[in-house]
Amino acid sequence: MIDTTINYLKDYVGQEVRLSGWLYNKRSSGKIRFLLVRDGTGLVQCIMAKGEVPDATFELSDSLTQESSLKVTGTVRVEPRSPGGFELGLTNIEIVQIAEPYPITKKEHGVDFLHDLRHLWLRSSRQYAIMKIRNEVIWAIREFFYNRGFVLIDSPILTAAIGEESSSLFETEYFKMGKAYLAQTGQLYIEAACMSLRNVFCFGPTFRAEKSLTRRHLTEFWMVEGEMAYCDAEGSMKIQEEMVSYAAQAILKKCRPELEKLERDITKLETILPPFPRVDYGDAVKILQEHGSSITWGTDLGAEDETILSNMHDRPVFITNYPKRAKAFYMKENPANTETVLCADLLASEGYGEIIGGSQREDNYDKLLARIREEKLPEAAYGWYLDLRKYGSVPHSGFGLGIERTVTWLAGIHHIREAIPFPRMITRLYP
RNA sequence: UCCCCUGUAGCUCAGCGGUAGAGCAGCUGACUGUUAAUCAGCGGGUCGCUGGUUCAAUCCCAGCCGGGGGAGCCA
Repeated sequence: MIDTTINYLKDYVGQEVRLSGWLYNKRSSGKIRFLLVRDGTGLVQCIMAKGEVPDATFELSDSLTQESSLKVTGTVRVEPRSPGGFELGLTNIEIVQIAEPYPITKKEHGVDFLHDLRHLWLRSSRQYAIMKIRNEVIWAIREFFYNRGFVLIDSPILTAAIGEESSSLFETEYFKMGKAYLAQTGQLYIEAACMSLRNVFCFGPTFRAEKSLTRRHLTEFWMVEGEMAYCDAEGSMKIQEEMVSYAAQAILKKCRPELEKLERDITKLETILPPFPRVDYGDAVKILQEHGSSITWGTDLGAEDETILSNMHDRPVFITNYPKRAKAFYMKENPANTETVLCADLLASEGYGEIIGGSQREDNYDKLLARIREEKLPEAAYGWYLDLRKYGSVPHSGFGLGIERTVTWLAGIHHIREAIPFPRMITRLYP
């Protein structure tokens, strides 16, 4: 008896093996039973005809409900009519547990219902495919950084009031020290670390209490941030385009079945290769106005603006050098145009919107302090951050990539909530 | 914070001022190659909540609660 898993069936054609898994679906036709079994590595059709197995075994199959856990023994054979190309001619069934009637059926369901059952929804083949793609995207990015000598720096989740915008912080009591806030970014911390280790990154959950109820927002999402000492804005963009391309090519190589399951247009992924086009913000505004957008110089791009620019290219596009007043205090002023900053947002292709925000950081003490005061930020909380500009300040740049937005785009799915195992949104805290 | 849509069987939905309907799922049966199998039969309901109009409200009106989509903002 060989115990194995579905992904290894190709090595056992003609042999008898035992699989352990769950019943995904069941069909019958007179004296024949088809059991569709999943085991976490794939899906296989198992078949049994009355008279070819003991009657007791045959009747056992009729007691199985959807998602019942079981072990099946049988002979592996090549069968094009079976999903995956192999099927198991059953000789025995061992029941682990008969499942209660399963709420998620083979028919359509609404999003509210599926969200309430997210713990079970994850078992469906579509969610399975998305989670596999997410996994490969994350590993590809970690591998990319590791191969280039970047050092992983884990930034704190609990912070004092520091980050982007005070209106969207989650707060909690912190002993006798007042309020603590869930991190919105690890950027300021890895800026400190890059002065020690040169090229660093952090990867962890971040929290935004924004009341954004759209298919592109989560209140808890995972972000990868890179920070590089002695690196300018252009150097940072080079790293970003290579990283994003590396992730796209990795899932092309490793997730073909999953992309097919999701009916992803593969040709749209194959063109994701460096270099990505760079469009200056000022030029973008002109282009958008020619296309009928009401955008004026000085404001951020709207969702429709992003789609227009994105659709003009077959790969992601950088929008560079935004107006200073539309961006965060820590971005370095552009010496060529002091109304703008040295920053770049990366818009994913196919209208999927922004996936990276990045910039060269302000490395001049006086200018940074002036910006903190201009924005009326709590100066005391930024004392240590200002220190970095006192002790061997150097030009440095960094960026943050939203994992779920990237997965949504690469997997070609519609809603960000499917790109994370247990989404946290304004209306979702359970399961 | 703003705009729009929505709430009826376990699920997806239809419906109407006169006490409720389909498909799927479930259960029972038929069928030896099914692919969301098919076919026949059966059971299944506080029509989101509260109030109002009315002889009569699931239906019309108001408020509340829940859900979805979009905008803004961001990753």
